[in-house]
Amino acid sequence: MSSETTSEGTRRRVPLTRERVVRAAIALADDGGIEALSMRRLARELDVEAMSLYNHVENKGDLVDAMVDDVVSGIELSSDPDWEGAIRRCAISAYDTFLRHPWACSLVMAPRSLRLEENPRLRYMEWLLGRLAHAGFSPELTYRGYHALDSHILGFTMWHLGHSIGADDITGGLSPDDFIAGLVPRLREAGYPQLAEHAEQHVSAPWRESLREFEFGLDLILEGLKQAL
Amino acid sequence: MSSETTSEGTRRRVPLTRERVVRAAIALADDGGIEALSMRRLARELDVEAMSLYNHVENKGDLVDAMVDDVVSGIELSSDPDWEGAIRRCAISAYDTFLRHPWACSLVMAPRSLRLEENPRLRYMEWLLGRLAHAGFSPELTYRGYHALDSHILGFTMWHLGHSIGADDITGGLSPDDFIAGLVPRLREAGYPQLAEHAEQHVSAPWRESLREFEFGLDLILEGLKQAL
DNA sequence: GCTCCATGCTTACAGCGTAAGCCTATAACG
DNA sequence: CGTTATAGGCTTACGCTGTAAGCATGGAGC
Repeated sequence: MSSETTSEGTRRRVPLTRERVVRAAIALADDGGIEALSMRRLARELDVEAMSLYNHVENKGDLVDAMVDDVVSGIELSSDPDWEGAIRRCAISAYDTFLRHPWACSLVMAPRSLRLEENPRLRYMEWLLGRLAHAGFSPELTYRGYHALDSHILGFTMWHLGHSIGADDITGGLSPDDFIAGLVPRLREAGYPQLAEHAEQHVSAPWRESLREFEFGLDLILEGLKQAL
Repeated sequence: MSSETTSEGTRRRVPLTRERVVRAAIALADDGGIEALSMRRLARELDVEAMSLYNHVENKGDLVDAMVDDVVSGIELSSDPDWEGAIRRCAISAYDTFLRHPWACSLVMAPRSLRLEENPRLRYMEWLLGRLAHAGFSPELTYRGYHALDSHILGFTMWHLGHSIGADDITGGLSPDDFIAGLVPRLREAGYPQLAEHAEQHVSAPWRESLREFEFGLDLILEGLKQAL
């Protein structure tokens, strides 16, 4: 609640700021997905009218850009002299970050506006390219390596997010594991025996299995790069 | 144009069908992106009122599901006895398919509804799992291999789509190459020398370079799987 | 010829992003 | 202090969205 009533009945407002707006928008998107974010809903959350937001944000696109920047700026760009370890840490940090903000990954992959001014996404790209080039990779290998790494980081994360079923409107309130367990017999009788077994394996797989799969692919790329060096 | 005027001034309508609706929707999304698809716009395209579409489609979600099914059903599920070649062909076919329908990839990765009835996405999953299991992989390797392959196919494709700049509203009508070439000096003066060089390499890279990068990652996974077999 | 119903059309509602303009509390300044 | 400028709220309004509800009609089956 952003307003309070004083003894005289007047209101003392917590002033709206760009940062408050962006933070509230991120919170809204974190639980409810990006499609739950509307200017009117966000305004209601901040106890304000929709058009007031436009004093702090150019338009919705600008707001979303700011949200993405805030999330991406949390990705660790280590200065560890060991390039491989630094890149590994960065990749895992990005993976973790996007799992915490599932709406952000697709916006990073497919930005709807090109922004050349200082911003965390460009900083991240520059950092990764710089680490490769400075590690001694040729321009060609730097080019290929960057593509392989960035596509794996964002691609795998996006893939994992797409397959994770956190939304209650799908699971009907059940835990993901219970939900999948209930799916298995239905898949089998629908004529998808392989899929049914696969789903069964998902239930019995240890927690955070997916991080290991992320690292598996990551190390494959890093190993290939090291050999080429 | 779906209506014509006879000599008496009455109209002979080409009857609306689910297939016509879905095909028109795909065409609309193909040029203009999925956000250009609205029921009203689609109706206008078919020379009909928006609500008439609902005689052939339950709601917009149902329409989008049908669009995705149509696209995914075009992916080749080869019965080549050589499992590696078959999977390779399938992966490249999927990559090509999604490049032709850029809006479809993210919908396949992050479906907004769970559909257990017969549908092409499940058929594809079952096929891939079946090919691996039948090739002699253990349940564990089948599980891992499926994840590695599917995440690379969808993840890399999505990543590539996100970075491809076909939209005129970004390039301002320039060809992608000319646009990127114009970007290079701006990146350099904005303090991103590595990015500038990377962009330069993009311009001089041969056409369809990205397919080779897709295959590079794909073969890396297939090679790793073969060794584990 | 009569009935039924599939498939079209019309109207209406709530929600969306945001342009334009108004209102007021505070800051800046003579 | 009074005056004025401005920042940052609020209100109204427009054209867009998906779609619920109900009406109209043309052709099929009896």
